[in-house]
Amino acid sequence: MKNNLNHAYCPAIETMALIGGRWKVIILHVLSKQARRFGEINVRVPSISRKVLTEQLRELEADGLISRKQYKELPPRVEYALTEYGQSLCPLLAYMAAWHKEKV
Amino acid sequence: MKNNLNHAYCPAIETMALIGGRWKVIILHVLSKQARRFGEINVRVPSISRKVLTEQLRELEADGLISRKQYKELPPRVEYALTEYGQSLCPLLAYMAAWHKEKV
DNA sequence: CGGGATCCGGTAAGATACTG
DNA sequence: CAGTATCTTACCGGATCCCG
Repeated sequence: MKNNLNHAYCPAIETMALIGGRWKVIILHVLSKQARRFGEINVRVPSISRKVLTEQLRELEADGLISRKQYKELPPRVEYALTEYGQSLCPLLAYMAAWHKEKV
Repeated sequence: MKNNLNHAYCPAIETMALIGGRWKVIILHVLSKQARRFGEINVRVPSISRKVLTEQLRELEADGLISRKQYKELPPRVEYALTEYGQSLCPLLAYMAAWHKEKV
């Protein structure tokens, strides 16, 4: 997400760039409880395709919010977990949840 | 009671549904300072087209976050402002901004 | 099992012209 | 000034097949 906000610089948009993806908040929510394998995330995020899940996970990893640990086994096993950086987002997600709960 | 094992309900995504639009956070940020006319918002969000700005404003209005006040003048004048509901989002936006600032 | 590669359709977004 | 209308383009996401 590019933002050449010469007139109105909005720092919150930087955060949105990290978590604004279509599925990212719910993925982070799933991983906030515990580390999960690819298939486990797939099951817990309804109606997301494997392709899109892969893309979102890659982006989250590139942004340093989650880590990917691959075990050289057969069948393959991959575990995703929040990094410390990603964990620091949890209060923000809780804030968002609380805001919605209070206001609706 | 629904069995939650197979999908994770994440209340934060309800909030994301309101502010997750491509330009919504910036628009809210602009309006958080003061009420603005259409053209003023357009100038402060440089790379947005009038069409898309219109769409985003309509959605924000439909969600009750902003109000639209039209003056029957020539030339026409329309002012957008945060509703009380929209203003209640400001601490969340500040939180998001603070998180990014601290973590980068 | 956890992807990658490819194709394909729907839709969001951009460009432009027009209007009350 | 504050939008519409229309067309075009870009991108997202789904479906399918394949691989280590």
